[in-house]
Amino acid sequence: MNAWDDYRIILALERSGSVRGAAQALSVNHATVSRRLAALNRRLDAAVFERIEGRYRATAQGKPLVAGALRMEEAAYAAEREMAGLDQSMSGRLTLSLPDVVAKCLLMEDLGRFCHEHPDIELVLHTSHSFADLDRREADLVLRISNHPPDHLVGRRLFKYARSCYCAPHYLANTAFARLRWLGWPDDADRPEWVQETVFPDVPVGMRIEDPMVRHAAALAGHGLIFDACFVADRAAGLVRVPGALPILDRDIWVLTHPDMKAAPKVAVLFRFLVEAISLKRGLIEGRPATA
Amino acid sequence: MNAWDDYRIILALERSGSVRGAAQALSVNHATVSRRLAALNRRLDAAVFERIEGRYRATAQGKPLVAGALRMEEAAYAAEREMAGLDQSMSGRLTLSLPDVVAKCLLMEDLGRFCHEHPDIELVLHTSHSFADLDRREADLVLRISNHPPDHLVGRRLFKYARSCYCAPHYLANTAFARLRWLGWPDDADRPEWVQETVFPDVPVGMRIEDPMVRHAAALAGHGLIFDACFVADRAAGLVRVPGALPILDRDIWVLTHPDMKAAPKVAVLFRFLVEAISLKRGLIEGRPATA
DNA sequence: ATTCATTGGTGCGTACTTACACCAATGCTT
DNA sequence: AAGCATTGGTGTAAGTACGCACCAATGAAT
Repeated sequence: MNAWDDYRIILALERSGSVRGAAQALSVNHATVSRRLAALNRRLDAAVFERIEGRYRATAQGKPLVAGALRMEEAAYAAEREMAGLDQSMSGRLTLSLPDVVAKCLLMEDLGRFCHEHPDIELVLHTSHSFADLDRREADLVLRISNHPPDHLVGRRLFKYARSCYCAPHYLANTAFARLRWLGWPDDADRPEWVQETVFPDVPVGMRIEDPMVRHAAALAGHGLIFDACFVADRAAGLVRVPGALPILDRDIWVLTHPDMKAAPKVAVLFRFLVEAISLKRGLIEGRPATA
Repeated sequence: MNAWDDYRIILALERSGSVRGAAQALSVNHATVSRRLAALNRRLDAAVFERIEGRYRATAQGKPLVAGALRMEEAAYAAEREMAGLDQSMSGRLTLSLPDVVAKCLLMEDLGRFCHEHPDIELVLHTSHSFADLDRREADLVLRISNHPPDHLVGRRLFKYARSCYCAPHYLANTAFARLRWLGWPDDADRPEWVQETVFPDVPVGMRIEDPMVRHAAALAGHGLIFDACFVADRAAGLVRVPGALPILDRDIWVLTHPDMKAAPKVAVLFRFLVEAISLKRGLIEGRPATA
């Protein structure tokens, strides 16, 4: 009876190359994968995988099973997507994938209001750093910041968001020009490209911090200049824009969903909500003074 | 973990329209199907099936799942076929589907010899009346008697098999012409088409018997004329060909396999064996006297 | 060379799923 | 209209599969 689930094990083994990795992907114990693979080999009277250089690889006979499992997975994901797209209810789970900074510093109040307006919808925020895969139903909608048009997703490109140069209020006055430093990213060069576009193209990178929030905190503590999103820094107490620094329009803001799910009322209502909420904050996002 | 197996339940429910029918198709208890369907609905937070006029039908939301399950099934069958086609061994299970009469009266000794020559091959004879579906791996090879070319199977058309008119030795001498009767099929008319081609086109059908072996026994018992395969009746003690009755060539004999499995040595060797064994009996099958 | 981490396999107790009942409800046949 | 067959649902006991251990083996890092 558990014949088709074996294909999931085959797929997980092929992808991870180890019994323990496959078990993790399937959220089961590695003993389960080990035993079920053994049972599968016994049932098929042939080895599906062989261990080569410490890695599980499909045998010649196993390869068709892997290919079949891939097609089954595709069919299963498509089926679940299409089913979700036909859901006419305004209740249940609804997942939005978006950059954590956007969630925290730009849309937190709006998302709270959305939950209040739709109390039966269980909104789930997915703020993993990697983009959610809507094909695999990791999310119903994504708010993506990118200059590349999305593969096959549908939705709207809104406008570009702006970044500019910020620092703690007295950092510039208290620091000799030669000791000025940028707060950069771990893989930045001494004078990366983005520095060239700022008002301090000759200041080198000092501390390199991956996490945006930590980089932000470092700037607050007066440890350097930060090139940060205006919607974050302009509203942050304890940071001022460097005099003369203009907002630099960077990547586009996209609100996207999968074509299969566009028609679902739940998805559509959050889509419109996000577009409106973001559009209302266009001035802030593009780094224009709120008084203008 | 048993996520993909639910698609098997969906498919079985869609096809049979009842919980008990689906359970039978899956070889499980109907309570299992009932509970797993309930669990699935709970997990998806939506009904996949609804009962309309006493029959389970997929709901609007369920239809994509059924479509997905169909594609998954197709992928699973294709994967297993391709894997079986790569099997290089000369051992293990090998299934041949063929008409029971052919197995019993024509190839029984040959098939026994095949098993003797290949002791590690577990030959399985599949003599269901309906054609085995090679796509679904119900058999590795089929011996089919038909005038229609096979859909997408590959193999060889050999030659037509012959039928002629037989009866018990003294049936004709002991029966008045007006009381002669054909032994026919249940759905035969009084004077069906096939009677017209015989030497007794004006003799009506008497007893109507579905099973070929039983019809054969009825002829042996002197209950009528029988229009039977020459390879059956010519070798049967107790039946004689009606004087003047010629063999009538009927449908073609095909030996077929699935393209995916043609290359497997096990399949190829049985294929060649069958072609040779049948060809050696061409005279018998075409109803020509053995002395010619 | 030694230590350490990671791998896959196996015994064991538990928890879950299943089959076997029996049940009420519905539809078909007589 | 009444009897019968078939349907889907549920309680219970048995069987199976699972997770948690612990194990030896292998490879990586110091």
